[in-house]
Amino acid sequence: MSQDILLYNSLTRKKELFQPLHPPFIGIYVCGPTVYGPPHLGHARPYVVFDVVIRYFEHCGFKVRYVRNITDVGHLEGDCDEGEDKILKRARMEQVEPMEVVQRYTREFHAAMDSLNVRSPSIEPLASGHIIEQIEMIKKIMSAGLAYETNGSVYFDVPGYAKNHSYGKLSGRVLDELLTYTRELEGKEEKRNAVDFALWKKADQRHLMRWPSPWGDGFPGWHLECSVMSSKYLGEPFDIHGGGIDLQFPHHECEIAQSVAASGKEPVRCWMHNNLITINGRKMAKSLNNFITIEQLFTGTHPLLKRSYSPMTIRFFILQAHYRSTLDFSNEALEAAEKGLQKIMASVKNLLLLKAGAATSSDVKSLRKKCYDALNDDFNSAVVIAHLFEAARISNAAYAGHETVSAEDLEELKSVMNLFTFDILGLKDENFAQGGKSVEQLMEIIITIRNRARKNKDFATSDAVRDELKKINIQLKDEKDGTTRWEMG
RNA sequence: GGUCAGAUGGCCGAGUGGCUAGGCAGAGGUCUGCAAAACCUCCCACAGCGGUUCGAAUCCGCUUCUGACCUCCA
Repeated sequence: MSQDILLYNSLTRKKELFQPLHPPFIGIYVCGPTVYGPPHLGHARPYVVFDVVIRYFEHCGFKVRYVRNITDVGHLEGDCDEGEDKILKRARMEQVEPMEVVQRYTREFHAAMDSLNVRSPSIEPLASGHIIEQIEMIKKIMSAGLAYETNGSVYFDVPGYAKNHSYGKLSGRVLDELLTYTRELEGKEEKRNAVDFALWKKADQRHLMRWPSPWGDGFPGWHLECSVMSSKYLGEPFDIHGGGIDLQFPHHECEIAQSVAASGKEPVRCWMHNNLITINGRKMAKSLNNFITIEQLFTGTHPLLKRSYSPMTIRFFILQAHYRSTLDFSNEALEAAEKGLQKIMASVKNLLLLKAGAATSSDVKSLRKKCYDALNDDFNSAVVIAHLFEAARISNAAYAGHETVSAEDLEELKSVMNLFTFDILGLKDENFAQGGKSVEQLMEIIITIRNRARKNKDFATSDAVRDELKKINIQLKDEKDGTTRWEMG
């Protein structure tokens, strides 16, 4: 199933035909979370987006190696010597070991990803497990003459690198402007230039997360782990590097510089950056303290939440926007997503009950191609969903008797719905999952009794049954033919 | 201050030169004992001002506003 996929490359600022370096294999690296706090809505976006990217690549027949790291070494809070390791800070706050913080939030992150139906990456490397490789990379950069040591810390020489290479090409920075406007921070005396960045930081005596190195005890710099782990598992260069747009500078720019300095090779063919989730017009971020955790969304326990929202509502909400647009959080938007998702799920069930007619009265045949076209155009999941709504409309209209669908087209409709809704967009029917066999049998009994009451015009009883069930999230639907269907949710 | 993105109907959100995006909300109708759901119909927007063009939400210029990045961040 080969497709011509256009991908927007941040490096060239245009859409390019995606061609893997070594077909049918694809190597993709996505920046993972720093595990120093509970995962929030902002984290959900890149991982949901890239989950769909990978599902689609695999559907198209590619063999994907997907690497997504866990940052667990703790980077400095500020760009200065007095900066405190953020994992360490959290650990002190909670009176626990740093490793405990790391493991707890890693587990929370995994649980959140599972609930959102985000599949695990092929490899999930830890920064702390690659200290030796990071030290080796620093040595290479030093022998290339592009890093220097000061007081047990090692810094990357950005102006030196920029003499022969383009520093800023990914993010559109101009070095001279950076040199003029980069904020002056305390502790800069160790650096030759404000734009230089740390490859290795000396650990002071209180610092618990520390490793021995040729320059003394310390810990690796902020950008190094991604360069090291991506090249280790995917080679150099590899196909796609993804992450949030807020990482484009300086993080990804520095990754390029490090790799080029160490190996002389351009590390990445295509850079993909997802845009951010905003709340009241501002980006949702830990640093702005305006985030809603994924757990809070599921339970509705946050002052800004009117109620709880299910995991698939969150996933659908994210996929209803194109990944390069900002996506604004609001209760109204989430409620709309929930309704829309329910509509699609209900139509999938209708499809199973639908009887084929002689001919098809709507355009079913073009749906599949339209969905492929949308995905091939830089993963436009929003447009795919619009087409799924059209499929839902046809399905429901046929169920209501307003349209007919031939046997062949009915199979096509089912196939398209299943493929794009479940396999590629990775949505799940949450309601269906809740009812077991015995629940179905119980419902059958309840419905039979209620219908007996309705037959006797005992509507007080029949309505009471329906209302009570509604309270525990079970919806009864009386059909024209006298049967009653039920749904959870 | 610099760089880069945006500004789409009540809300969310696609769309880069001509053809209905879509969803949610709202109005009317069909169906129903009543509901819910569903279906049908309606609501036809593109920040402002110029320009290019037979034709612009879409291209160009200016203005206003917003955001991201320039410090950790998905």
